[in-house]
Amino acid sequence: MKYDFRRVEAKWQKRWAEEGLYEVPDFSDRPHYYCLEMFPYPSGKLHMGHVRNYSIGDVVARFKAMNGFHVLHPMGWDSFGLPAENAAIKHGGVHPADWTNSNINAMREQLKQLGFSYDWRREFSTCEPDYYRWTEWLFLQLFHKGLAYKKKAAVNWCPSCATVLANEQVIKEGVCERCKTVVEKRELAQWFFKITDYAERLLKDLELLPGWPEKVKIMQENWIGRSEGAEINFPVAGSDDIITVYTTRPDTVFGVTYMVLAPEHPLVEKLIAGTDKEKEIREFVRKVQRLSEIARTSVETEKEGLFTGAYCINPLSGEKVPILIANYVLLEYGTGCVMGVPAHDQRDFEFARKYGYPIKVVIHPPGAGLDPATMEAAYEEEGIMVNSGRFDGLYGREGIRAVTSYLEEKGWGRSRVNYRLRDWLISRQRYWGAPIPIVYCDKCGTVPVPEDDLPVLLPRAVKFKPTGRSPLAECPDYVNTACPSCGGKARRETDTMDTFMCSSWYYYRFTSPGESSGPWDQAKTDYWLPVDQYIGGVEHAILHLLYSRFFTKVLYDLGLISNQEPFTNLLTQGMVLKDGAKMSKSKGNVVSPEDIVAAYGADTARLFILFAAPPERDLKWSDQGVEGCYRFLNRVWRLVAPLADVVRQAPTAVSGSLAGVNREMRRATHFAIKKVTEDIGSRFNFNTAISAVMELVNTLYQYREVPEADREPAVLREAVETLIILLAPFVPHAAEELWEITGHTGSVHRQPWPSYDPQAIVEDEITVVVQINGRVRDRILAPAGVSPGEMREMALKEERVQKLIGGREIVKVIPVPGKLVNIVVK
RNA sequence: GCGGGCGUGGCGGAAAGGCAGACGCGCUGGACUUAGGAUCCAGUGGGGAAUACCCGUGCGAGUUCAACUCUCGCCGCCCGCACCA
Repeated sequence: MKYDFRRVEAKWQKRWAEEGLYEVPDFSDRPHYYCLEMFPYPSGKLHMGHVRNYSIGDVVARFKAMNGFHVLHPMGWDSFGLPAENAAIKHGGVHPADWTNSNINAMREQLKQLGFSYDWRREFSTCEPDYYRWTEWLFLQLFHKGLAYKKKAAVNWCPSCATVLANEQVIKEGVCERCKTVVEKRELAQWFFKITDYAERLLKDLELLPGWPEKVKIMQENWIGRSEGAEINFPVAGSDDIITVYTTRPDTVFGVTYMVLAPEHPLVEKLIAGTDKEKEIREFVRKVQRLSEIARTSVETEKEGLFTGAYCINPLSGEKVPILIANYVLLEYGTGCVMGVPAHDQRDFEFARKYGYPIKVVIHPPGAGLDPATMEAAYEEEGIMVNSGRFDGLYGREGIRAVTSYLEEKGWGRSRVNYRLRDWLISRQRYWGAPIPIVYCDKCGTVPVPEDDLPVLLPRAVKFKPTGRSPLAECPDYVNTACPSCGGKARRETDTMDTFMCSSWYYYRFTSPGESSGPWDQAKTDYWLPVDQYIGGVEHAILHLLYSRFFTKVLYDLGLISNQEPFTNLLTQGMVLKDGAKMSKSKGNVVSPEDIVAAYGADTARLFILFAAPPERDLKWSDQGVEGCYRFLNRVWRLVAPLADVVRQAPTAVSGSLAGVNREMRRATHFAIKKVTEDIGSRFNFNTAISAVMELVNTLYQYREVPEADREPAVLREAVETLIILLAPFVPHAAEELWEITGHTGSVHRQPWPSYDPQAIVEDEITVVVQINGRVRDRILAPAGVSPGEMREMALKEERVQKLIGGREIVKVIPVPGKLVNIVVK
């Protein structure tokens, strides 16, 4: 009798759906638990990364449910996005909506075949008007709060995707996060969200997230990039202009020997206009701007600067300081200029040496001096202020504070906290996204679409060409509209929203997916949120997770939700590798989940993926490993199926005291409960949980060989039932079938999780290891409750130990209760 | 350069200062069999005839009765950030 996974998996998937086994009521008296995995973009088919992500989530959801929690475990589709539109361009004819929906249908089918415990009634897709209506609505809330604004700025432009990108979507070496094309800068008017207003809270509230991996928190911290310092005003000599510089080292201000502006700095034009430097400087600015973002910001790029001919005045020292421009100064950071302090900044030091600017020492290391002539590197540590007039003698932070308050007193500057974080650019020059609900009227200006007029529907008939202009702009019926304010002729905004906006609030929608009077029912979000366990790839450490945190804080401030953070616990799963590399079409090392499910079944696929590595680590795919898991399931089947009748007829309670093999069997059963419960419940170590179940199976195989007369039926029954229940979160179909054939009615997934009997796992006898000088030399059997003193006695008495010690002097004996005795001899 | 992670048999991985290698894969042998690429049982870090003994968790020091585990210094691989003023 072979385990027929095709029949069994289909049978239970059908029955679960019919019985609504995974449908979750909105409320319950039981403690609630929201288990969520990052919903997928419907790219076509599931890949192994999805299977891993969702298998992990399913174990957690099922385990929590069996432990008495009321578990929300939903699934949906992050369905706006470029690939749909690119497919339309490439294959002609196919509309993004149709392409997307057919992908969703295929992937939903795959998810169902994998047997995940989703409440499918809550499914939604972000490209449906019912959903994006509320994405638009949320945009309006941000707009009304002054958190959405349009401005002209030098923005990241991906020539391949033919759209702008947010800073977070430009990754290492300055390439597009999606297509890895080198990103360019373009001067465009774009919509932004003021995420910078929330920089401090986004940083500080990371402390509220002990359940997040340290790594992710550090990445967010670095991205936000908080620094403390001061702004200092340097008046331009012979003019009313002022150069405001940001520095983290106001204590070095007396050491400034030049000032550098970013080439794009607005003051540059003014400084050079009509001077003999004009031509030379313009040439230089053009040269710098021609450089790509990568070359521009690479450490390797040679630092180049040019004197503008103008000077400014150091307000503290009164010194006249030359103003230059240089390629390494970024307009976007701080105030777009840098004060050059060669003695105390390595970069400035090298720059000054190259161009011959003086090096002026204003900080001395404690107990030592510095000589500019012989210095080989800048002194960047803290130290004692010198050559700094009234501030001489102040040390480190003290000096910084003194200089800053003096500046404030004189009105020459102020203390300032600076962030690396930039505002979130959300407009995209593409079609397949949520429309930005804004109308431009010649008379009334920028007018938000009234909430009652939402959703602004995406028109279906549109030409898709990656021209760099928004496709909606070519669609007169869409563009031309009446001004909501004056009724006159007006034009709609034709850019759409970044899809990260859709995924920044979807986890609220799952609580009330059909809600039509608002984005969600607040009673339900108050009940379920925050998400107790969120699971997904680390590639979203900054992007999605930072945006979602930002949204949550805005929504909280708007009084729309009651939680300050969206995700209490975060699990970032590792990648699925094959042949030492991430699975990818270009590498040709892709294993298709469909093929695995067809050949071995969903349970085997899930079991392998959970068994092969702990969830946070990368997983190395192994066809033989899959084979092994398949064999294990068959081994379980061959064990349990023939015992089904025995189990069925056995008494449910173990009566009387047990001895010998029966006691051993029961111990193995309860030990497995303990191990699996701890491994899933507190560590997410599914691999070791599964190995514990395998050990229980191995013990059962031995127990099966015991003559029937010597076996205790109740012990066998308990062992088999426990085995099935422990398997249920990992291999839900097989467990359900085994549960049924062993005579149970009702789903195994509705069974309470077993607890172990501490008495049952107590050993009668333990093996005590005897070490001599830390090396294992003997093992002795001792009664379970043996005291350290008795252990010591027993070990020393042992003949073999005596012999090995010989005549040597015993220095020390260390008994470790229940484990070992270490005898130290000389 | 800065920050984080990892380094254990032929392979995936166990071991939360206390018997290194659980569990699985692979391999070897046996049983069953017309057959076995199924199944069951046993063995399996290296050296060694050995249940003796020695060696062994990237390398080198240290702490400890005891170190894969803690500390310090290197080496290698991976990830993130990087002219941030």
